[in-house]
Amino acid sequence: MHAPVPTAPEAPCRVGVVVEAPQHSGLWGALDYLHPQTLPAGALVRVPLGRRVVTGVVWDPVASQGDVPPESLKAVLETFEALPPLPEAWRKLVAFAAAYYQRSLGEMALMVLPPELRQLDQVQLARRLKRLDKAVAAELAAAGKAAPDDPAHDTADGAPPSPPQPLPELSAQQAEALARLAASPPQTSLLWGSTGSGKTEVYLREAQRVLDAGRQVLMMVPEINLTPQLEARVAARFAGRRIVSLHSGLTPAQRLRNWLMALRGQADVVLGTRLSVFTPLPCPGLIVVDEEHDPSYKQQDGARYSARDLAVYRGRLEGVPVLLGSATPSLETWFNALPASEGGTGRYLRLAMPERIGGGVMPKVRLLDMSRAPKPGRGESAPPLSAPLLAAITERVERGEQSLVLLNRRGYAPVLQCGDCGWQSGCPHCSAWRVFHKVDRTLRCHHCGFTERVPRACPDCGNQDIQPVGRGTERLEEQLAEALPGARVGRIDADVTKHKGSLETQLASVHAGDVDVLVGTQMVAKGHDFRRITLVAAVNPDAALFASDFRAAERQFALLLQAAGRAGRDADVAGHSEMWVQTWHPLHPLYQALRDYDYEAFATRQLQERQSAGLPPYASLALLRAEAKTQDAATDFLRAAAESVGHIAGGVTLYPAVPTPVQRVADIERAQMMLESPQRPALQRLLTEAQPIWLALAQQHRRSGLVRWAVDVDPLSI
DNA sequence: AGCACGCCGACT
DNA sequence: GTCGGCGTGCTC
Repeated sequence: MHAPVPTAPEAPCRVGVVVEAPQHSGLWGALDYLHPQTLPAGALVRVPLGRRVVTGVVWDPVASQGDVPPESLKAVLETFEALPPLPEAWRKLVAFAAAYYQRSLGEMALMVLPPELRQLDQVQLARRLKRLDKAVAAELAAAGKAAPDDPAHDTADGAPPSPPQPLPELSAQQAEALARLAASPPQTSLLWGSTGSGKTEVYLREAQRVLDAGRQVLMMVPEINLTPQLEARVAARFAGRRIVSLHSGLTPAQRLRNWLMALRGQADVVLGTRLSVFTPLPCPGLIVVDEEHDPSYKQQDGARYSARDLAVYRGRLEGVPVLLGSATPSLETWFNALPASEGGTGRYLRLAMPERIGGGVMPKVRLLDMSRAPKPGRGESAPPLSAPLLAAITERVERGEQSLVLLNRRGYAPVLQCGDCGWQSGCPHCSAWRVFHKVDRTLRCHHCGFTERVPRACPDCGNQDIQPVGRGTERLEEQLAEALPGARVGRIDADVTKHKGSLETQLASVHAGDVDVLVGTQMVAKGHDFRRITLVAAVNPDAALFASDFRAAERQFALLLQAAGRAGRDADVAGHSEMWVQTWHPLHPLYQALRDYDYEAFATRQLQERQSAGLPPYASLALLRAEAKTQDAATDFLRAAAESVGHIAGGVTLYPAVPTPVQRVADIERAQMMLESPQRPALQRLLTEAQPIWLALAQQHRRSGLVRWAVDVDPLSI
């Protein structure tokens, strides 16, 4: 081995480039390439990788002398001169996310770039940029013509101030929240405001302040469905500012365009779903995470990152305030917003806005004790809704008001059953029932998608009498239409909205008053503003009380409270708005807290339970998941994995490997092992050290049927 | 992950 | 004789 020769001026430099190479490829960090000149960190390049040419990001402008000899290095093929390098903060965020969520740097970095960008070469990208600049210039010219004495500036030295417009008057609590934000240094704040308390107005005022200072705003919402309505509101407020959205619903070209505008400082506001947390911004000034408790912020496949947690990290990294908004904060956030004197960490500023603006009150909660409802007679099936609830809805229909009935289960019935031999509509590929969908007479597996026509007779015994068991939204819609003659019953769930534009159509007909009773899954509880709804009913919410998932109660409370918030948003109907809960356990603390709209009581109790059970936020969790051809192969790998790190597991508890809640999906068996530690760093250290060990181990177990394995850090459910 | 190479069955 | 099945292995 000879000593490295000092780099002569004409000698090519060695640059470290990260490329898309997944974790299990064994390539963790940057690969070395040669290039005549030094390249700035964050520059995009095209490099050869095996037989392919791929896009990569320069990570080490001057790579350290690695173990690969210079003569076997390949050269960088192309650089993207026209594109500014990705900012340092972006690289730090990606590096943190990769390390924290146990993925390779390359996978993380490339995964969060617009897919289209990875396809283009230098020439194609230059063409896109030129077209984009032309479009932006044309827009500015048009704006300049429209407002001649408001000449357009470059965003870099402060964009034109938004035209003055009458702003909505602030409520006292909004004013106070803003005052406290103004008085504190950039940090993470929890804006804890009930539905209708005007959280969005606080976001907008903060955004205004930041935009006026010539900085950019990143606003996140949990679901694509919610972007259009927020985008409309933001656009209306900030006329003259450029607002772009970033989510997976855009066409590849749109997504690239919007991302480029963000990176080049041409966009003032970026509005997006979880993936937008990685948007490179040259001068960010504010990050908003709306409905921060929403589970959609956690990516559920591939790199399982939490966009909310990364937003908090990013805020600290960039010295930018982060606003987490929710009426029902996640317990993690609540714990961090709770002062140390009350048992929390006091890391976040807590801004409370308990009152609805405009004098709106939350609907009165009525807990309907099902154990006291009359039992159906022999041979009769239970009515779709208990008599008093049905009467309350009928009353609304007669008054021309709307009702919302929540049932968190789509389809007609969750399972079909043969009355004779007991056959049930199981999925042949999964350990789950296939759901009966009456609309198209199919049995569908909601896990693997396997779909068949409903059989005419029992496939086992030929009996003609096969019956739906249980009830989903389709059936509830049908039953309600029967029970409420003359009422117009509509439905919104994932089956209705999978056709593009049908959610909008359905929402519009609700707003127009063409629907009296709306049946829906949780998706209707989120964010949509219904003006004329005066009754919300949860038909079957008890399942969550006894779920094995430790977050089930928290999610259910958030969902019911959010659903309640759909009713009575207009002050003139708020007075007689009601939230009905059909339950067998009216005394359950969850419902008691809901009745009083007492999130704090609910959270306090939940925190106590979490503390005594050693669960988040008092402990850190990770799951090691395995997928294999047989359950034995999956558990064998997990056991071996536990054993292989036994010597370094100090401070971390490894629990026995168990089958996942749905054990088999698409003929693949799945198992998982929980890792827990009261000290997050201890868990992180173990996972990082385990990674290469498990990689080698998985290689061995492939022969015995292991198909895939992955680590899920901070899993939502166990 | 791609995308090779590599060694065994039914087709122009 | 080839097309192609997916097992195994590599990518600076």
